[in-house]
Amino acid sequence: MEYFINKIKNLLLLTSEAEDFLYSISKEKVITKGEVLIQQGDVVKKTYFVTDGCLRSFCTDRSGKEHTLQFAIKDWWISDFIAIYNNELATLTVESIKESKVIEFNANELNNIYIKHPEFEAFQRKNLERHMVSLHKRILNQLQLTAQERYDLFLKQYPDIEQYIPNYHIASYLGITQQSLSRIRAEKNN
Amino acid sequence: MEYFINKIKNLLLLTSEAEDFLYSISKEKVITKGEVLIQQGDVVKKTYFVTDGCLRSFCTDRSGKEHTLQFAIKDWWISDFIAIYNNELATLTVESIKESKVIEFNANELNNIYIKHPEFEAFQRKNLERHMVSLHKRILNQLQLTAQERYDLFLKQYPDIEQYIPNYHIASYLGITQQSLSRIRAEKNN
DNA sequence: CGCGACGTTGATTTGCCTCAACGATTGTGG
DNA sequence: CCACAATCGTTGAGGCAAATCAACGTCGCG
Repeated sequence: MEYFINKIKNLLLLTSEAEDFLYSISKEKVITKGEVLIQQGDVVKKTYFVTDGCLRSFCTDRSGKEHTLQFAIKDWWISDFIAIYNNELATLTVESIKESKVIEFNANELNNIYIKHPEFEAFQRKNLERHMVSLHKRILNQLQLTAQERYDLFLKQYPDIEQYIPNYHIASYLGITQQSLSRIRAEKNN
Repeated sequence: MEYFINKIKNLLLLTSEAEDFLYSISKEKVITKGEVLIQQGDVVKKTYFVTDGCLRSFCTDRSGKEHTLQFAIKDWWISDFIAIYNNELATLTVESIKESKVIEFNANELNNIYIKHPEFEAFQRKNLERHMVSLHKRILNQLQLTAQERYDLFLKQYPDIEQYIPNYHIASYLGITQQSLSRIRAEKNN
């Protein structure tokens, strides 16, 4: 939590009331591998800020295949933002891929922080800008790169993620099957 | 411009200084069909808010194929946000698809508004949240839907866009070729 | 040990791409 | 006002990348 507070303080002046408020709506948690934080179909009450480890959000389609929307490592937020924004039930599941540390926020109360402590806006805007830009890049990559190229880029973006993420999760992020990714990897080792 | 100012005023109290500032960094423009507002390779100095018509942003890959990142209709911002955020040259081109009305903002000065007039933060945060959610949906659709389903959804999202957007632009947004889209359309009319 | 999780490999199918040719429509200049 | 080119959409034939279906190897663990 200190880490999170310091991140904010690097960007703006945080009153002690705002800091207290942040503490009051959050809770540090250590998450074991495989733990599910948000379950598809449930009401989404929480948003998570990752301080260590790695989580992912994914949806499951009719045929049971999983599609990974996001891997969240240190400094990224994760939740089902679609559900929160539209006030719907979760279409995504959020689970941890390895033992992780997160700060759990009550999503509604986090939404109130802007009214109570407007100085917080700048912090979230910068997170949103960063997030938006990474999504734009992802879409462009998906449109113009081959599966092979997307995989190479993925390894650059998440240099040591391979060691603890199963390949089929990477495949589901890249939009290909586990088997295709395996063949791409085999290709490279020749 | 009044339309834009009123949109803001619906969300927050706008001081007359802030309003003056907005006027000082912006310019209303009528854009003819085909006009290019941002050219790939150039420095990105402007951001646009669309009040009427339709623009699109796209990148051109090595083989010359175009890939549409965004269609911007009324109430949406459009620019090369990747370039602005990373302080790079434009990788995108922004052009109008039909005669449109936009408000052109100096991107740097728009960035200063948060310091000079922090009340503006909430407005932009909401735009960013909306934008982020639509990008999340787009990625999920791309991962789990067939080309056919993506096209159906596109028509629902942009009900009358078909009338003035050439099909090959829609195809380049959906991630398929013009010919494939044509076959999908033929399929439906049987 | 035996089971489950994960990755690989092979055979076949399929959705989409590529290349190519051909209408239909629109706009423009002679 | 017509001829012509340009733009856009369609259709066909063939090929390829990735999906599917299926089997099998390996590792770690209860």
